[in-house]
Amino acid sequence: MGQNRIRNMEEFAAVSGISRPTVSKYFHDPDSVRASTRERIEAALERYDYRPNFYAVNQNRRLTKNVGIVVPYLADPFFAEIARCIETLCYAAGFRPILLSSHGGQAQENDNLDSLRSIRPAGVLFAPLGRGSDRAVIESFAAAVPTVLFDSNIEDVGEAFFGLDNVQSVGMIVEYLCRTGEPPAFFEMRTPTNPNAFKRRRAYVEAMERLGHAPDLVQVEGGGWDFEEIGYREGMRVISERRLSTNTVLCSNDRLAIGFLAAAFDKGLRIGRGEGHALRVAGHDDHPFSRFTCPKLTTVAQDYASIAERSVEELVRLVESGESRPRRETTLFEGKLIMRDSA
Amino acid sequence: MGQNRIRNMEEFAAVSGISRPTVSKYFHDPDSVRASTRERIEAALERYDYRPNFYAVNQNRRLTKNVGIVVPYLADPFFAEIARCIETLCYAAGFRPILLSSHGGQAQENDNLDSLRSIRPAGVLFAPLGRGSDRAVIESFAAAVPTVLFDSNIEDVGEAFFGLDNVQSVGMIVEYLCRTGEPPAFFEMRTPTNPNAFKRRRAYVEAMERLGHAPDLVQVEGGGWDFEEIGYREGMRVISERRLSTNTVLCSNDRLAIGFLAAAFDKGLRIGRGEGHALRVAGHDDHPFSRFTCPKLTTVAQDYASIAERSVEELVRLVESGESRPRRETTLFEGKLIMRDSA
DNA sequence: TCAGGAATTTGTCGCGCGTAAAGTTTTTAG
DNA sequence: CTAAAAACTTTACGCGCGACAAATTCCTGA
Repeated sequence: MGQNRIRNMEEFAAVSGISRPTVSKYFHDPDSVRASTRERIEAALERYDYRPNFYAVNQNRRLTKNVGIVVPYLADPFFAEIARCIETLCYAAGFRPILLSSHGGQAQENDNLDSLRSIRPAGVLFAPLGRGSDRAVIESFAAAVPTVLFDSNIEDVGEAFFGLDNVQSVGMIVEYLCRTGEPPAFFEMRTPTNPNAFKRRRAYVEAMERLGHAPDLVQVEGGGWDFEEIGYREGMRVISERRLSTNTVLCSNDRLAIGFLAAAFDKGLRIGRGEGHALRVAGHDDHPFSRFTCPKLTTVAQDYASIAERSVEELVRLVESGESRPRRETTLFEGKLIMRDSA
Repeated sequence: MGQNRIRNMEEFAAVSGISRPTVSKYFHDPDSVRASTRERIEAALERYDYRPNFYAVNQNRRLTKNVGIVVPYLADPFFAEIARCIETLCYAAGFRPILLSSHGGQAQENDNLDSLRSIRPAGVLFAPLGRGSDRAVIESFAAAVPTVLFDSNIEDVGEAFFGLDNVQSVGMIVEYLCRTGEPPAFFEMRTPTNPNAFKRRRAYVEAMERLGHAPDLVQVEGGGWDFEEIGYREGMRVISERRLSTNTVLCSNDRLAIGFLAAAFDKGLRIGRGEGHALRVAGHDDHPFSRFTCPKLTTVAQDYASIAERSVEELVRLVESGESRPRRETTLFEGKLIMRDSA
């Protein structure tokens, strides 16, 4: 049999009885060749498992079919989940996703962009570290590569942004908490590392003032991305030192809340609403694990699927039209209140 | 100034006053050129930020500097964490890691290997789906690309395997549970999707028999990778239907345990050891979140760091020596009992 | 100071494919 | 049935770099 391996497109074109340029055209877009030609190529493809050399292809293409996906911290299930959605969508759209995590550090984020640039991707879906990002680097990157930001916005960078409307979402849960009990204190890191923290802090303050309450920021120490650990350790401290002037705590994100819940449990505080409960605790993000805390965490759900979908859609449009938007578009999705048992 | 962009190595060699082949040699290994030459190149490098074209480099190199990392499900924090370790180590060893998740499916796993093959990586670190893998595909892949398996072993495939000694780890926690209270039932999925489940089931049965107890397998329904959900839903059912003939439950992995804990909480069962507790629950893996369950989960810790380190070490050795091992090596790491509050 | 080896330069080829132009065949429309 | 359009083939070039051989320059040590 013709079990002699095919070495390159030349040889494959020979055994399929089609010229090399046409075969090349086929691999670029199977629908661009006549049906009869397509069939002959695909017949050959079954007999000899040939695939164009990845490097040779991309060296010469004006534009590759690669898209980069950069998230700030992949070991955070929130980002893992949204990355999974985006990856799948890119794949379905005919692109090859390349997933990179910044591991929570600016150096790695810059490295990631650098790596991506040398790969000449068709476009990039980018969730920056936010406060921890190097704006100059990102700006210069976005100027060279079609970039769509998600999750964390950096003003005027990239072609578009898709993310949560923190003002709406935080406002909503603050309102809910005020309506159903004591106004919440806001539990957060003093110098937060996660992207949306400042927006949420501001949204909390505004919402409280609008409702006629004095904001109560409980700002704890700690850095890095071990939010549960910080929530637990500082939660223990806050409870011990009786720093809470209210029985309701809104955490800046679910991971802090998970840690705080663990601390409350250790301190023997019953969490929940209604009779016999000492404390209400709410979070933010609808983290994949917040359905399994004890008690289940009341929180605000981000619409993962929509954010992923619209981001990819926009990038694909951008890449395929070849032109950038006339005006940068910012799309904010509303959060959804997820009432569970903790508040 | 010479702000005119450098287009290729030729031009860069010109502005740095060094010949192109020597520049090429420098990029391949900076220490392979004379110090004075290195300095001149690096001086030029600061003035003109040139980088060799990724695709052109890899097209011609016998061996690329890319290594693939494939995990079964990246949205599982366990794999996210170990992937993070491995990524960092590869990076430090001078390789470019390419992280791929199989998203829990065989088709995606095969696709991933296919993608990797077309990238001609120097080597691959691969945690297969296990039972869900397509052995033929993986075998043929490992025959073509230096492959080190981790987490989940497939007999006789790849150059080496690094993972947990399930017999030891499960034996240890079974022994601990028996010594300190009633012998445990084993809570697991009837047809598990996660890789090490069968080994753990067998290890449990063996340990129980060795200790003179009748094994008690609580096998619940459910598929996919939503282990917490399954643990919760089936935990509710098991508790409601009083299917437990003991007050001690060992879960096949921490994620199931997290779900089970949530169910027990909902049912008003106090989890923990000693007076006033209705049930002891233990897990397995020391999942990143098991420190923050209520109560904190007693479990067996896998030595993430060592598994990652040794796997990468072995792959680097393999790649740099250019030869495959005379004999496939299987290295099992001992689990460590992590005593917390749940059992 | 000089030999000899190491480092470098020069020149040249090849990798596998994209791409373009010009000529040929096939298909489609009138 | 014919002419135009579409698809294909042939031919040829270029991408940016790795790899190699031969010639040259540099550095080391006695």
